[in-house]
Amino acid sequence: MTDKPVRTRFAPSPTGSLHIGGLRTALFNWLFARHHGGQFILRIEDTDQKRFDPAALTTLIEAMRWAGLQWDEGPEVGGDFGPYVQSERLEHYQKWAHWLVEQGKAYQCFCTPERLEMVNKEKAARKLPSGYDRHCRYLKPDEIAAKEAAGASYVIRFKMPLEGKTIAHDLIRGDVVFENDTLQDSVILKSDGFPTYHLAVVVDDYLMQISHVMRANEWIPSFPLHVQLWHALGWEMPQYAHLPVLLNPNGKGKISKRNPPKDKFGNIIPVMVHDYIHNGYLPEALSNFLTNIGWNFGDNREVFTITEAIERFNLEGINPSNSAYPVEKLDWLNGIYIRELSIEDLAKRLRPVLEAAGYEVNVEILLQVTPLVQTRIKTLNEVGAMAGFFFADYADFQAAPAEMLIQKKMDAANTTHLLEESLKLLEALADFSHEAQHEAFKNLAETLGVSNSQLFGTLRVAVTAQNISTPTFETMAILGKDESLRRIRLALESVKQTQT
RNA sequence: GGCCCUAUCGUCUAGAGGCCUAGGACGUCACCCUUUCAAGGUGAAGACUCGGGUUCGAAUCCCGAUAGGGUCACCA
Repeated sequence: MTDKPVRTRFAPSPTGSLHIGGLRTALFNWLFARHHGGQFILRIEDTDQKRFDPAALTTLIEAMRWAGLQWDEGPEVGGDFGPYVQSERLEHYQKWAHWLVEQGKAYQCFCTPERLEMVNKEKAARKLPSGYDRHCRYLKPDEIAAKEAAGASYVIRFKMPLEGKTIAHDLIRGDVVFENDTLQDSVILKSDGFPTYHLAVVVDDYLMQISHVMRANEWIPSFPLHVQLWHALGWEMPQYAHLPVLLNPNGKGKISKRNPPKDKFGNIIPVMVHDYIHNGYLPEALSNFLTNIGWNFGDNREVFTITEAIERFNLEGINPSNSAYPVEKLDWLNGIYIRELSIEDLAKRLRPVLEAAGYEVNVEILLQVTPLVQTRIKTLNEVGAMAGFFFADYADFQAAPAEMLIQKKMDAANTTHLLEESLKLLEALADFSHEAQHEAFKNLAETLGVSNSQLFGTLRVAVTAQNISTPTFETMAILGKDESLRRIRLALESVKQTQT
C-alpha cells in the first residue's frame, strides 16, 4: 500500500434506482474511505448511449442519500476532478485512445459487426474459443489510410500481449494469473467516439487519483485488460479489491432485477433500493444488514451503528466467496432498529406510511398507538394492517363476523354472555385507562369460567374486528369509552344474528 | 465449452496448524412469560464437500476431484 491519500469511488451506470448489490459495493467503498479518513467519490458511468435515461441519475442519487451515503465529490456536489459524469469527459478518453494508437499499443479496427459475427460462427463450428481474430491488428499503414479515406467507421482495440502472463494483484485474494494468449483485443473506444467501460475506468481512476478500486468480482475477467491498460498508459495502478457478489437466496445465480429472486415462501424479494424504501425498511437497518454480508464486524456482533462499522472496517475481514442473499435476517434487523427508535422518531416515520395507505393521521393518536405497534411490526408498512383502524372513520366500523368473534373452545352463548358482562363492567368504569380496565377485569374470566386469553381475545376482536392487532385495553383506552362500548354492542349484535 | 474465482450448520458468518468436544446470528423446534400477535427469556437440533499429501498434530498449508459462481459485447 502506498502512502497516497485514500480515495475510493462508486461508479454506477444510471439505469434507474440502485441495485441492492450496488448499494453494498458503494457502502464498502464508503466505509473504507471513511475508515482511512479519505474521500469517497460518486462517478456516473453513462458511456452507453443506448441505455441513457435522464431521470435515472436523480433516482440513483435519491437511493444513495436515503441509505445514508455521503460523497465528497460527485455530479451534484462538484469537486476538483470533475466532471463526474463520463459522457462529459469524452475528450479525455479519445485523447488517450488515440495516444495508445500512436504508440502502437492499440489499433483501429474496421471490422463490421457482420464480420465479427461470422468469425465467431466459424470459431464455434470448429469448437474454438470465441473472440475477435485480430484481423485489423495486422493492417498495413496504407490499408488503414485507404479505409480512413473511404470514411469507414472504426473502433479502437487494445493490443493485448500475445504471450506471457498477466499477473493481477487483488487485495482480497492475492495474485490472479492469466495466460495472455487466452485474452482478447478488446474494444476501448466505440465507433460513436464513446469509450467502453475498460478505457473509461482506467482513465478516470487515474485522473481522479483513485487509490483503491473496490468493485464486484464479476470484473475479475477483465482485470488483466485493465492491468495492461494501466501499464500501456504508463500510470501507477491503484490497489484493487474484488468484492463478493450477492447470489439468489437459493445460491443459484447472482441476484438480478430481471429474474426476481424469491424467498423460501415464494415471495418476490425486492432488488432495487427504492423497493426497500417503499416496503418500509429503515436505512439504518438496510446498511447494517448489507455490511454483514461478506464482512464481519467481529466480537460476535451483528448489530452495530454505521459509525462503529467505520471504525472497524477493513479489507482483511472481507470474505472472498459470494453469498446467498440472507433476506430473512433483514426483517429481524429491521425489527430491532424499529424497537430502538424513540416513540417520536418512530411516529414520524410511521406517519407517511399511514398517509400513503390513505389514512388521515391524527398525531395525538399516532403518538399513543406507536408504542403499541413498536414491538409488533418488522417493517413500517405493517402498521396499516395492525393499527390502521385507529385512523379510519369510526362511523365506518363494521363488527367482526360471529365466527371470528367466537374464540377457541367457546360458543355463541358464552360469547354473548361474556360481552354483556364486559359491557356492564366497562360502563361502570369512570377511569378508562388501560390500567384501570385491567384492574377491573382481574377476576371476570374466572367468574365467567373462561381463560383470560379467551376473554380479552373476544373483546379485542369485538373492538378491532381484527385477529391481529394492538392489545385489548390499550386499544380501548385510545378508542375511548363511548366508541369502545359502541363497538362491543355491535359485536354483540353480530353474534346474536347467528343464533337466530 | 475456454478462462477465472470460491468452498464451515438450511442461510449469513467466526476460525490465519494445537485454544475446535468447531463459536455467534437468522431461520426452525420446545419451554417460560403472556391479553391475540409480537417482543423478551431459556434451551434443542444443525456444518468443516470428497480424496490424497505436508506435519508429532489440519477446518486451517499444498495437490487433485467435485460442486457452485462469475465472465467470454462497439453493456457496465
